[in-house]
Parts: sequence; C-alpha cells; structure tokens
Amino acid sequence: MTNVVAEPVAPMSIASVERDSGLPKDTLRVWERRYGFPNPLRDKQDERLYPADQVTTLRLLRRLIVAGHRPGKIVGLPDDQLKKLLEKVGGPDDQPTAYEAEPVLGLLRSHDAVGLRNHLNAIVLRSGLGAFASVTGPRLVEAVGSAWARGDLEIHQEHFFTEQFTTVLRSSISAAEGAGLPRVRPRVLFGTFPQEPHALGLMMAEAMFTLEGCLGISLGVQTPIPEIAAAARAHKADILALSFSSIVPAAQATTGLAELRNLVPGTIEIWAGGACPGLRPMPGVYVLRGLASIGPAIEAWRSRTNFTE
Amino acid sequence: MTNVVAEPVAPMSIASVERDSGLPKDTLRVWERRYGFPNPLRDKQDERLYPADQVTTLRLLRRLIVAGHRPGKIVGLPDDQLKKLLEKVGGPDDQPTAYEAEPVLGLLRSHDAVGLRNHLNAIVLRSGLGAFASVTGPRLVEAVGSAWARGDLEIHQEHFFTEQFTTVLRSSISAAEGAGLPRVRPRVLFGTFPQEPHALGLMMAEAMFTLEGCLGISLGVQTPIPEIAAAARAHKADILALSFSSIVPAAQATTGLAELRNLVPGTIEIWAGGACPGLRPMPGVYVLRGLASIGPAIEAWRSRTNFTE
DNA sequence: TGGCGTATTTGTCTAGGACAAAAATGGGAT
DNA sequence: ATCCCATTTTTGTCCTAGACAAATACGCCA
Repeated sequence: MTNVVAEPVAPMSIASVERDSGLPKDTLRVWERRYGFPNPLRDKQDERLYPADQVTTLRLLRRLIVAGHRPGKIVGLPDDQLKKLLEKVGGPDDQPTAYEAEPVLGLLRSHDAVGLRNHLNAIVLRSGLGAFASVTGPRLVEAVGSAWARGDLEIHQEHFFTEQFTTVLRSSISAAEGAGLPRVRPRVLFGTFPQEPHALGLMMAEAMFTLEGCLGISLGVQTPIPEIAAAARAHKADILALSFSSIVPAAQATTGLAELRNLVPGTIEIWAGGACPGLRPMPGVYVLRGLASIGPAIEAWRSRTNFTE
Repeated sequence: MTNVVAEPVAPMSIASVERDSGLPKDTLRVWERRYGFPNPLRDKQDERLYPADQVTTLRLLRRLIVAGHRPGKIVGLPDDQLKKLLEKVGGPDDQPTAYEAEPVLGLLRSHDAVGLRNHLNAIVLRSGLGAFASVTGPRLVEAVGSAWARGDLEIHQEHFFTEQFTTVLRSSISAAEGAGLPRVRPRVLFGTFPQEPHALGLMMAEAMFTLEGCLGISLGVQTPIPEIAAAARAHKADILALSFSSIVPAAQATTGLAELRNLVPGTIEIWAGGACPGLRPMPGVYVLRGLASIGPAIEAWRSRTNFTE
C-alpha cells in the first residue's frame, strides 16, 4: 500500500538507475542484451530511459540475487513470480531467530528511533556487552539481514538499524576501554578486505577483544591488502583481525589471506572470522568460529607468548 | 618522507582506480585517448593496469580540477608542475590549516593511536563540541585529505584517522544527546546519496544539529534516493539533511536533489551542505554554507514554523 | 556422500564514435 | 572599459557489440 494514486515519475537515465538499484551500467546493458530485460525507452539521443516500475523490478532482482538466485533464471520473470520467490527466501530456519529479533523488527517497522536505541541499550545493560557482542548482536544482524532479503524491510530501515546498532555498540566499547587496567598487549589491528563493506561484524569483534583487555586499533572497512599489511607493521601489531561476512566469495578470502600472510612478518598472527562460509584454516592463519571463541583464543595467545599484564 | 625503500605495489585495474581516484572509468579511458595520460600497462587480456605513481598523479589532477583547473591544460603535465599549481591553489589559506593540523599529522606519521585519540578528545574538551564539529574538525579532515592526495599519507593512515575521529565524535554526540531537554523537533533525518561514502561530514552535521536540540535520525551513508524519500516520510521528518563532499560531481548532486525534491512532500524541507563546490540553491532546497550556519538556520526554522520547545 | 574435472553462466573489460552541456572566446553595443 | 550574446572549443557520459576469465552449476566416479 505505497501509493493509491500513481505518481507520474520521470523515467531515469542509466546513471540514476545504477545509483538507485546498485547494478552497474555494464550489467544493465548486458542483461538487456541477453535476457531482454530491462527494456528501457530511448530519448532523442538514443539514450536509455528506465520507467520507474522497471527500476522497482530491478531492485527486486538484486535482492533475489543477493539471496542466492541466479540472474539467468529470474531476470525477465514477471513481478508476481519474483515476489513469490522472495517470500520463500529465509523461510523455515527463521523460527529460532525470530524470538529475540521480533521486538527489534517491530520497532523498525514502526520507525521508532528512540525506542530502538533504548531497546538495544537495555539488552547490553541486562546481559552484558560480551553476550550482546557475541550472541544477541549477531542474531539481530542476521535477522534484519534476512528480513531485508525477504522484502519485509526496506533498505532504509536496514540502514537505520545499522546506525542505531553502531551507536550503541561504539559507546559500549568506549565505556569498556575506559574501565580496567591500562591496555598494552596484545595489540590488535582490525580491518576488512576491499570487497567487504560490512562494519558490524568487525565492531562486534572489536568489542570482544576490548573486553579481554587488548589494545584495539581499527582501520575500518575496505582497506586494500597491502595497506593492511603496512598498517600492521607500522602499528607493531601482535594480531591482525579480519572480518568476513557472507558476501565475500570464499576464494577471494583465501587468496587475500595468503597474500596478506606473505606481506607481514611471521611474528604477527593473522586471525580471521565471520559468517563467510568458505573460510578455512591455512598455514599461518587462524580461523575463529564464532565471536565467543575470541576470549579463549586470547588466553591461549597470552600463555603462548608468555605475556602477562 | 614516507618510504625510504620503494615497495613494489601491484598495478591496479581500472575499477580499482575508479574507486581510488574518484574518476569514472569512461573518463579515464577518454583522457588516455585524448591527452595520452594516464598511460597504463596492459595485462595478458589487454586490460589496463595502472602503476601506483600514475594513480597518485590522477589524484593530484582531480584535486586541481575540483579547484577550477581545466583537464586539457593540466592532464599530461609532469608531477612537479602539478604540485606547484596545487600549492598556489590552497596557497595563503593553507597556513592557518597547517597550524592546527600539524600535531595530528605528526601523530598519524608516528602511528600513535592512543595519542591521537587523546589529542582529539582534548580539542573537544577545550573548545567545545560546537567548535570542534564546525571549525576544527572540518579543517583536520581537509588537512588529512589533502595530505593523502599529495602522497604524504598512506591510505591506511587516512583510514586510521577516520576511525579515531569517528569514535571521538560519536561519543561526544551521545553525550550531547543525553544532556539537555527532551528532544522533539525539528526531527532531522541525515543521509548521503549513493555515490557519497564519506561519513565524517554527515557526522559533524549531526553534532551541530544535536547541539541545537534537534532530534536526529541517521541513515548513514550511501542510501538510494527513493529510500531516503521513503525514510523521510516514514519518520515524519521536518528536515532532510544531506551531506556532499567534494568527490560528488556537482551535476549529480543537483540532479539527485531535484529527484528527491519531487519524491517528498513540500512540508519536509531539504537542506544540503558540504564541501561539494557545485552545490547551488534550487527551488525547495536550502544550501548551507559551512557547518557554523546550522545554528542560525535552526533558529530560523523554529520561528518560521512557530515551533517552540 | 564427498571430491574433481568439465560446461555454462555472468560480470567486467575493450574500442572508437557520437553528442549535449559547460566553459571559453570573440565581437559588438553601451 | 564593461556588459551581453552568439559562436567555438572542451569535456564528460553514453552508445554498440565483442571478448574472456572468474564464478558457479553440473555430471561423473569413488
């Protein structure tokens, strides 16, 4: 029930569509060539003009592709079929997640900024930062992500969630840093590869390391691999912690880790973690399964290196 | 004085250079055709491979063009001439910037995480959040950006600065939100267009609005235009605040703002600001020159709409 | 069921050409 | 000399259609 009266929206240029749908110009053109969709009008200079409804369909398609569908099978299908497919995505295994996430999804649906912030803060206060960053947080992120993929949430609601979540987590990390002993080691450098724009996983890891008394330094997301290596050397890091969400292709993660391993001295450990399914241990790279395993891993590092605070 | 030993950095693909320099692929190709620069190597499949030094030059060129030079006059010139031109550009008004930024650049060069954080926090405490977000902050960001463009800082140092700056600013905003009267109006929604990944400008604006007692809601960066519009309606925003850094082409900013203006009801005001030089006022869109003008603008809004706390 | 080699799919790159919007330039008229 | 308008140059973005490697699916065998 978005609009009762159809608004006359001007058709968009290919550059606008690229921005709004997230599909590169080259892809838009090659889909048109291969699958016959999109099927834009042309202006006087023979440039593509995309009607608004086709752009909407393109957004639907992008969601389905992110969810694992293949372009060849779905590009060109009528809208109602696409919507049916979208409903199936994320289906049955949603049940366990739903329990904790339901209030959050409700707050997102009602656009309640203050309520959401309070709710997240309450979770941190009630169960502690550790449980939030390693258990509840990942579940909420997962639930919101799949609700978005399913079409239950708009993009802007997902952005909004990310912002609120970030704010709560950041302030908790700051608070945790202030408390406790002066931090010295291990010095941990955080980052993600260039193809990984997802910051929440990295931040939850940062929270866990901070709780263990590490000195954390973050580069944020999407740092080129040679730059990560240079930073690790410059900051004299003990551990390089990399986060991989499920959007990173396994092969690229592996290649990148090997490249990185080559660029930093062996005295610096590389720890990789995240939801990326293809992450596998390799020589000189530790793979952490789940954020809860960070604590024990730090303990092990400390006894391994004979470092005591 | 970055590196004594030249490191062998792998040449970049055209897509990487587009991300890195902010110049679209088409422009890179057409410059090569017209001016003979850049002059990339080719890999086995005849695809362009840009050496690192050419990418540095491209960044220099982009800065000069943003500053008003014409491509035809400067593309192809040797680096030392470009640097001379660049010095003239920011010439006299570079002095005051250098004064405040020098300690920060020093801390970045020595990779002093704790020192940088303390230094930024000290500025906030000494001069206040308002002065930090509207005066010192922008100057620091500018100084770091141009040091990076000049090649005086590595990418990872710029990432590192961004993270520390973000942390300090966020916690200050949180503190400011907690203080003062309960926040009701204006309700301000923050965001950037999809081609704008720069979050610092947006956050500094958020700080200024928060200090004025507004209720701020952020979508973070890179939200598609129709989604921004949908969020504005859903959150019943009074003001939509958009941030534009200098990497956004003026034409795209204008087009996008017009599109956005069409999509949201006239009762919601659109305020645009940022370092983007081509930002011009247009019907239904206010352009704020400088973060310091946010305060008076809010006052004006309050008296215009007869809203009193 | 799990691993491995082959076939298909898919995104991104290539080359030049074209053209409109933006900017610079020239030439009166005030 | 200054202002304004028309003409020329510059510049970015779009076009077509082909190519190819990386990613993925498929078929086969153990």
